Amino acid sequence: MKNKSVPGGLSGQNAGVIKDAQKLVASYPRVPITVDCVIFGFDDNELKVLLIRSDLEMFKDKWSLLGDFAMDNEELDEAAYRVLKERTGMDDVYLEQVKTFSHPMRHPGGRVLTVAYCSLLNIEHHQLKTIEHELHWHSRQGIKEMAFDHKVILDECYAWLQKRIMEHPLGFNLLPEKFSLRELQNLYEAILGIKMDRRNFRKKFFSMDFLIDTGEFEDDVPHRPGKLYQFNFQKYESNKRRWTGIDF
Amino acid sequence: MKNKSVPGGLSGQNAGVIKDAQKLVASYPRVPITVDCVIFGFDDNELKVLLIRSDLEMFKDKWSLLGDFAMDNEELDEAAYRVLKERTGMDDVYLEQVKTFSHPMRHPGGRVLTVAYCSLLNIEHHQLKTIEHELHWHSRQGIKEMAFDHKVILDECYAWLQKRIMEHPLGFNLLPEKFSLRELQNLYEAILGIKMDRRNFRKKFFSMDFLIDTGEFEDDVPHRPGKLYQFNFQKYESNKRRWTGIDF
DNA sequence: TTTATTTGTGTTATCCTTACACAAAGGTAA
DNA sequence: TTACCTTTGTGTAAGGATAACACAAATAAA
Repeated sequence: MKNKSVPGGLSGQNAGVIKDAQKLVASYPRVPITVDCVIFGFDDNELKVLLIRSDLEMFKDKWSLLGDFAMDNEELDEAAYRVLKERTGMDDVYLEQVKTFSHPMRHPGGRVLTVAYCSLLNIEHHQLKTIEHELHWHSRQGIKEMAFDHKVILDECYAWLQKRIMEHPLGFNLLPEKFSLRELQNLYEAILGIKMDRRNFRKKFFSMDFLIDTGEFEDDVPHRPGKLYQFNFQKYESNKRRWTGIDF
Repeated sequence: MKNKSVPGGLSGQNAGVIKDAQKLVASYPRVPITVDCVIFGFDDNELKVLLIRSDLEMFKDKWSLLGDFAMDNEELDEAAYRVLKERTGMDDVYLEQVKTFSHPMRHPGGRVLTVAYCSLLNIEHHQLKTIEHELHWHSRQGIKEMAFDHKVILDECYAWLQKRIMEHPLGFNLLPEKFSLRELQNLYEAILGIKMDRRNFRKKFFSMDFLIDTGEFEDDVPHRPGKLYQFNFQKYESNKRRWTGIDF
């Protein structure tokens, strides 16, 4: 079962030492690599995901994540940013690697390894070219079947987001620059799937000290308008609270 | 300003549909893939990492993580378990995928993508074959330089462990089956790099309800012996506490 | 038998979380 | 213009978790 049988590898000896790294690497099996981006947006008080129709005929009735293969000498983070840029035109989005999926049968054309990225963007900031591949926002809740193993990937990224949004203020990436506290709470409630107490929610966010009061107010609401805030990313970065306590 | 999401079905054209999935995949660039395991152990009140001497001549003075390339049609989790089994003889260890590293220059022999796995094992359970490649436990704190980008990988896995151990009782995988509360606290203190209050630590762990009192006591300690406990993994799994509250 | 070391235990003060109600602002409809 | 509806903005009290802290009992070693 073992590939290398190198007797005695002690520092003084040369037995089994490999001189030609290129040759070594050339002997490895090679696998096609893709990145798949799970692009979340928030609109109409719902968490949305950006999907396209699959290229493949066998998946022609299914929706698919935005992906592409990694080019030669392209780091995967770069590849993910490239996909985002190509599809949405945006390059200032939040992006993070989530997990690598490697089931040998996950792609019908043979083994393809994919690295899933999660990205968050503000829907209002961009008009999609929806004609190409029928690029559309879908309500996360409504998505049932997808091409490949993309439903599994989506679900893992959603779970990742739920967790991450409680530890870091990622949610702000999904909101417009200026937002009301109600919008912020709606976002949290939509992502976590729970209701929260309005007063305690406010208290919590004000006690962290990175909401900037813009002095402006909501417009076009059929009730008392709320104040608009901005998120102070810098202040958050410098003040990150050290956390203690065991959580299980 | 609202982007509409589409309901379930696909409408529209067939342009650009690909029929031959195999041909599509064959056209992708291919990359050699490895898994690298960061194997943590706990001994002598220190967090240890299992390392070998690199195969490559250019790294002959450096230590390296335990890795191997992924075989054809082998899922990466499998590959990681295989590496563990081959190197330590164990197959009942804790193992989790942490992150994928893809910098094009990370391997001197050309592009190699690696998926890092973190694994935790109880040092006492296994006698290593230390001759082969000078397999040895190293104190995490003492490790400075490593082959490839393995120091970066190690540091990321350590950060991952620090975080994970606060959210899930992974630490128990590093301890012998029966352990004293002092040993448990030493483990936490070593991994987190902090001192904890002994009484509060006890209170915390007793209040979670999954320490089984074995009725046995420590032996061969030059002071009052402590009780020995076992961890009830099943009880933990069924009682996982639902967590609330925003943490940043 | 004395000494040194470590175990095992409880209380209080502080902080954080939760639950909960009412007046003021603005829009809408009569 | 007024009455009504909806949503904003605010404080407090109870309960639970965390953090700080000291002393008696058990054992081995001297």
